[in-house]
Amino acid sequence: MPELPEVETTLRGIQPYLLDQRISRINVREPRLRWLVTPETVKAEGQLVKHLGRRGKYLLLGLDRGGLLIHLGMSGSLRVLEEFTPPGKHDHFDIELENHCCLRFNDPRRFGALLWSAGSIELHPLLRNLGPEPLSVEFTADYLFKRSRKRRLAIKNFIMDGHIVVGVGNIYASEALFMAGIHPSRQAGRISLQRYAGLVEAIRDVLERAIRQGGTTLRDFVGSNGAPGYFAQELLVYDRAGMGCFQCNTPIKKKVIGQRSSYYCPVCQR
DNA sequence: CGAGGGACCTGGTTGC
DNA sequence: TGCAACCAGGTCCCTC
Repeated sequence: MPELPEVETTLRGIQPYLLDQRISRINVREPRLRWLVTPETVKAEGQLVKHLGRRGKYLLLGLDRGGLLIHLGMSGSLRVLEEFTPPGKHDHFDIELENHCCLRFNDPRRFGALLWSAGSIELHPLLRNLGPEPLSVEFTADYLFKRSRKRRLAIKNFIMDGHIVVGVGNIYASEALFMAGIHPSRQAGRISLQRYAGLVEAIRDVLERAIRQGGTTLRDFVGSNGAPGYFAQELLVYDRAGMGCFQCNTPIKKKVIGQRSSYYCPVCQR
């Protein structure tokens, strides 16, 4: 579920309940996530949440001293509970606040993460070598063009590499490449500056639209209903194998690239 | 250095 | 109906 738009929507949803609130307790029921949740995490208890942010698909909680980093992995989600609710299956940890709200993390596949950082959370080693945010001014055609020279890997793998640009997941990689008319298997180093300009625009556009959508379908982070889904997307190629291309009606193809399913129109994308 | 593949997990769907 | 195989929105890390 969580691609960048969903993480951004999660951030906006939980922010009002956490900002400037004090953490009373962190209750870890299942520490075996992507990385073991260490006992050090209790150091966050008693601290004020001074800042919330996002870097790629990582959620950042800046505290008085140190901070917490949360990743939703493939199947994670967060929601805010305003009153006591018994934990269900895969509810791996709670961040309880003095305002009696509780941020609850659910993740069936346990690819998510909760990491403590003694220093400033923005300086966490996992964030150090990440590429620019796709919605920032640093993400330009020039940048992609320069980074891609001599690179022979498929463009789809290139834009999904977080060291190149963060937050472009499997769904939106397919979507953006369709919008830009670029075949997902094309070598990154064999794409012109001009075509990269179209790709940058497509990535921005699809992510911005999805954030707007996420804002409507993921609005409710509070309450017992929880578990928001975001399926109201209008996807142009993703998961549409065999169905007609919206531009030329040719059947959409599915191909595994870099061990991930990729969808494209063999006519519109070159 | 770049490229490729395995690893970490559970659960839903598909096919025999 | 039962069960195995396969697939799923991420990304780190090891090997070649």
